[in-house]
Amino acid sequence: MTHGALVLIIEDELQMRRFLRASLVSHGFRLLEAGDAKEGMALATAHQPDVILLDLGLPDADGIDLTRELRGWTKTPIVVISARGQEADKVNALDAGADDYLTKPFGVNELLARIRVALRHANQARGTGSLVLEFGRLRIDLTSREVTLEGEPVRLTPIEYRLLTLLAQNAGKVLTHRQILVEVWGPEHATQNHYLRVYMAQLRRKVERDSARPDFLITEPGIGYRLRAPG
Amino acid sequence: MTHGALVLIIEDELQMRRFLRASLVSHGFRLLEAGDAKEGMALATAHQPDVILLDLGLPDADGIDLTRELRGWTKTPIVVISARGQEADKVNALDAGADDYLTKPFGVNELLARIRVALRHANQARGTGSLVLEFGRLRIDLTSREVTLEGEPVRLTPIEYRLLTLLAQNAGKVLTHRQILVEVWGPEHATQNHYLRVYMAQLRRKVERDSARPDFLITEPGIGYRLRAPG
DNA sequence: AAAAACATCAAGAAAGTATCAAGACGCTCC
DNA sequence: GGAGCGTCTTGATACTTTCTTGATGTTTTT
Repeated sequence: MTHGALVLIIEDELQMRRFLRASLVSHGFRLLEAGDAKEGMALATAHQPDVILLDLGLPDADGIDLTRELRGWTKTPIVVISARGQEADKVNALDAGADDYLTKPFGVNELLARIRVALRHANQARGTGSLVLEFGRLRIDLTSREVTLEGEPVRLTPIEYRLLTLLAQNAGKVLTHRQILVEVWGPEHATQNHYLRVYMAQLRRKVERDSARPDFLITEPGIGYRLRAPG
Repeated sequence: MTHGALVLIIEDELQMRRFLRASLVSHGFRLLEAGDAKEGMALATAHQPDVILLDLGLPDADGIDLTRELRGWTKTPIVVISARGQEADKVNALDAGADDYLTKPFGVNELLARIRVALRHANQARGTGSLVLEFGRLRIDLTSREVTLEGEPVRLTPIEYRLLTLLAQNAGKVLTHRQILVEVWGPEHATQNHYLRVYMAQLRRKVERDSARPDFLITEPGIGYRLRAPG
């Protein structure tokens, strides 16, 4: 049951993360790691993990809110890990949509067993929720992984899709070349700016009316790119 | 959703039973009570409760065995309650098929929250809605396990059927290769993409007009497949 | 005006996909 | 217990799509 399942860890404490990583990898899980809520959300949408391990004490956001946000569009099991053992915390997390709640400290075996339970549940039914990002005539449905332009489906390759969703999830904000490259191609390609140019051109050709005067995919010369929400 | 849900309590200690009874009834649950495993099994089969609350320390049988026995024929969520807080006990119970494990003493509110989670899962498992799925000229009757194409019956092998229903129950959404493999072939084949290709080709031959330009079974290169609802 | 950064095109390489078919396997029926 | 049948697994091969890379022209910055 644990064969190669993809687990997303959202945890800021380095020590805890090392512990989780060691435990999970040695039992055949594949891993995604995020140090804060924002990164966690991005990884969840980009990779659709099989389980999410969420620490409630994150630096940039409340874990309960993140739970609710995730539940808005996915039913991926969420196992909460927390130092807070108060009953009220547990109730809040569980009612927000978490599937289990583990109080630190806990044993590896219990954690693994509870992850197995979560995976069992996940196999029963996928969610019907949906999270849709809309920018004028451009529409991105993250659950069905469908992009439409004025209702017409747009066919995107995996890289194009990741690039677009990354920008869309940070709509309005400028992302540096480096940030984008690391997110989409991985840290080992952090300086291959040419990739980015090629794919940005492709995306524009598919998504923009006139790629020389783009509506959405804005170049910030010397910095990076940003997706502009038209008003 | 918790309103009037039927909870089966399997617990021998009278005091604990009173406590559970009071807590649950006052929150609108309906109750079934059993004092031992035998009685519990009988009530479970007779009334099909929505959740089972099971104490591991029963006089006439091991709660873990009872869990396994129940899991043989029902997916009703089982929340284990136990005085034993050892990690090994938890792991055994969870792997035997329990959905949650609470160590005494615990608070009412946490218990209620965990029951709500269990009910949430039960409702999901109960199916994605209707028992007949229709997509243009393709019709899948989940109760009779019958697939028809413009009224004509289509003969599908077990795997083909499982594959088609999985996609149909998630119509519109992209399912990754891994997700499909895990659910159709089991987690140990999660990387055997070739299986998937072979069976997708077979399915298309049986269900599509022109398998080179499929109406329903859409390939998402690099990601997985999706069943598209025409219209 | 020169340099740097950016956009675009297109072709070869790599990765992923479709299909056929033969052998293995398990089942039923005789 | 074996023959026959349908299904599953596996390998070979052709095909399609995507990725990578270099060349070339354009825009922006200095």
